[in-house]
Amino acid sequence: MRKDSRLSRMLHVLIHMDQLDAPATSEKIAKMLNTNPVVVRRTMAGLRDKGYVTSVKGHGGGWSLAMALSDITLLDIHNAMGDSSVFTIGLSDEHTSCPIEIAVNQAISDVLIEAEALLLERFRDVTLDKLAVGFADYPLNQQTSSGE
Amino acid sequence: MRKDSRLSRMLHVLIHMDQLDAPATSEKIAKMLNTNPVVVRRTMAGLRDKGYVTSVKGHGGGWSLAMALSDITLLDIHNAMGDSSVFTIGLSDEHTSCPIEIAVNQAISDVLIEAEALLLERFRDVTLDKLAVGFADYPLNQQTSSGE
DNA sequence: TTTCATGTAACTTATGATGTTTCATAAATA
DNA sequence: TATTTATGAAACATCATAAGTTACATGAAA
Ligand code: FES
Ligand code: FES
Repeated sequence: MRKDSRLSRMLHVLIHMDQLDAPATSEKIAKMLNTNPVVVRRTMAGLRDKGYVTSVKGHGGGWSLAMALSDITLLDIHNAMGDSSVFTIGLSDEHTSCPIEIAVNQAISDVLIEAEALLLERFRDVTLDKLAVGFADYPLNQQTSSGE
Repeated sequence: MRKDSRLSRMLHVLIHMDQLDAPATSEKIAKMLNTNPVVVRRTMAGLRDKGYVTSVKGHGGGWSLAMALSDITLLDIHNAMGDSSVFTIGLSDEHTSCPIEIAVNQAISDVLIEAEALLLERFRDVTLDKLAVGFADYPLNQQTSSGE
């Protein structure tokens, strides 16, 4: 089942951005993530809409952090990615009036809801500055010829 | 992100099977799930490998429960589906030596592991007979012309 | 006015689950 | 023994959708 690594990638980007004095362009970020500038814009747009980053057009433009890392949590970024459920597990809906299907789905759903609640609670407890401690001077976009 | 409803579907099937006296054919189950007999065989094969169901070829053959519903848990069936992680969230691996990526992935991973542990624990607490109580006489493969 | 950047829409590609076809194998039945 | 009915398994096709790409408009700085 396909994985969504946007959360991981965006956290990584945001923390590196905190160490820069100039805005990071979509192209620069795209190279860092080994992807495409338009994909970066699409994903960063969600963060901008929530106020975590700002974007500036034109010469010298690009993306900048809009607040301190200590004011942003994993949950904030997770939520900004939109995109509903964190689980690959879904419910059947072939016989929505069958009491067995209903009972089965209810049981699964109960567990998913509880597990997701725990996950979100933990995400809320982690601010991004906690992930950056001790690495203040590590370079953004450390490209290696070996492809790292 | 795509959902995997095999767990829900198989639980539904198993509980209905418990109410039958004869084996259920792949074709019958496929109709119930609005899918293809080969898909059913593929999924049921995982359950057979773990000993929860048996399959019999030829005339009068098909699939049967190999043990009581009270001896099977949601976790058992979940595990029999194989297929690793329950989360749509993945980790980045573009810069595996970057301490920030490492710290980010570690933080996410810690949370996922804890949430998954809770989920598996809850799945282990639910035996299938608990989901069937009170519905003993509900018919398998209740086909409706309206498509239900 | 040229260059550099984001914004956005439309389109293409890649991936993986799901579905399908086909044939081999095995068991009951006539 | 021949026929019917079932699973087993491999090979292939389809579908959904996330990711990637192209193209062009917009806006800001030099
Ligand atoms: S990106 Fe964190 S270092 Fe290359
Ligand atoms: S299947 Fe549970 S009833 Fe049609």
